[in-house]
Amino acid sequence: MRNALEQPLRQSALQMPPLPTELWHEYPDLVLRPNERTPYPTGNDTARLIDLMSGRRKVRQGECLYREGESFQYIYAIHSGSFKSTLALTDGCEQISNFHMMGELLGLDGVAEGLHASSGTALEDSEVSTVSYAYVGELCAAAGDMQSTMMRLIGREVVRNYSHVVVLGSLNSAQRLAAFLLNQSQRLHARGYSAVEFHLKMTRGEIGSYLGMTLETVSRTFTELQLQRLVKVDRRHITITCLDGLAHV
Amino acid sequence: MRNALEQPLRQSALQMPPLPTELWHEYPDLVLRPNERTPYPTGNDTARLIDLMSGRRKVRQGECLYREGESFQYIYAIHSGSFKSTLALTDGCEQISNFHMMGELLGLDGVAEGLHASSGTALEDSEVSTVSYAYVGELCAAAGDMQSTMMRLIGREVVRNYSHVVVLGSLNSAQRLAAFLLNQSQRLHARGYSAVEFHLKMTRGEIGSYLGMTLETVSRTFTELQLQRLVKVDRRHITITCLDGLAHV
DNA sequence: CGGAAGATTGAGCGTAGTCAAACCGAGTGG
DNA sequence: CCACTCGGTTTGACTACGCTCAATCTTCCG
Repeated sequence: MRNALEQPLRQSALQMPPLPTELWHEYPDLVLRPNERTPYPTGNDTARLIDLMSGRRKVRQGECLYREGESFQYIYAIHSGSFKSTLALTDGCEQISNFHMMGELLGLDGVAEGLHASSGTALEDSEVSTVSYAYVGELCAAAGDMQSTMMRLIGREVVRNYSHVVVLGSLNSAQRLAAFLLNQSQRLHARGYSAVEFHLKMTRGEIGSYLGMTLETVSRTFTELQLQRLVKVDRRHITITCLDGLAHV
Repeated sequence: MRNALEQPLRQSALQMPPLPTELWHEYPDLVLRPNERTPYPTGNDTARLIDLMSGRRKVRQGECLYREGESFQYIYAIHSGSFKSTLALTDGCEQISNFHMMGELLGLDGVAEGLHASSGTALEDSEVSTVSYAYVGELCAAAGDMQSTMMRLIGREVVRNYSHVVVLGSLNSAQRLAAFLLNQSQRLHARGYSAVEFHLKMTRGEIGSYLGMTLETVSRTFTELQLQRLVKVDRRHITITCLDGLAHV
């Protein structure tokens, strides 16, 4: 049971060359939204992007895919594992701006200036595909719908950040942690994992940096939510016992 | 002197139909970055976008250009005045996610889902140009560099939000307000206004919402910065007396 | 002149930060 | 096999920053 949680459900895809139909599942971000005409436009630009992603790469825990300020060359599609996006602060600390899991893209923050605005670091041993942004640019310049897909992908980053701003700007510590857990739950559920039982890949300190609070407060808030019978917490293993209650903190 | 501050320096542009070279000044966001080959590619897609912007529109203070959840039809280029982007909270309050001033674009948050993720409201009587996103999409689909410009514009929103996350996640109230003032200063300076003396268009409450603190704390922090001789504050009229000191709060 | 909206200031309180100690599990080496 | 270290986590005591509630003041505008 617990083993199943820590293994991707569609791990079979990892053993064979990526096929479009599989990638639709692995990378919901990459393809058209369900309410659009063609659920997956085989043989077109999107398929060519996917072809490009054959350059698999393993990344060890703590390894950096790219650093803040480096020139922007690649987009990374996460096959397995998870990552954090960090911004260096003047005092030497780091601010975590985002967490990314399998099926999500990494590195889009470089589109604006041609330089990465953040660093991308693996939270665990992971596997990614590198996509040359120069080639993506060529595909976009050519006729086709690739450009609208890319714009939507980047636009989605904007929307994601908006909700993070709401969390940081208007919620107290319990609400922040609840929002974080619900967000994790929802994203894992969308990828076929359990929505109520999962394993966090980040430390208390990293959660705190992301949520704008100290690691001690994160820890205290976890036990507080546990006392309210909303979650069970065993180190990084989380069991949500009352989704509704968590949403109404 | 003070009159000059409240009037756009290049106001002449408002009286005549927009010409590309003028718009390069008015909308630094819209065009290519200076280090690129062609500083301004006349007669190409970008020029066609600018032609589209002939649909001027006056917006009264407090008027809404678009509301959260509405379908995304237009991008707005701000000619004069200023705006706020707000997100509705469950408790009926609003969270301000961004302020926008003349020469900036408004409404790009709708690219992701075809729905606006925020509401855009005028902070003062303003003037905007509406740009049909459908037509922008056509231009992007056609061959040309329009798509890369648009992707950069959207990507810039991502980067802007990153620094806001840093402010909300890791700074105390004095640092937040200092960062806010320096940001205003820098953006106004980039548009030809004074970097050290300007007039805020938003209330203390709106600043507080944007910075994740209460209006009382904003007010107290203003007087605190004033006691430290870093700024002179007269209601909404700000004079920065020590830019360096403000940056090192 | 009076009302309304915004801004300032004060007093008291509470949430979350700081500093510190103890705990726990995993890995390492004697 | 046990002792040891080390990174991560939990818990406690104390503090302080910023919030809440409330009163006052200013400016604007009908």
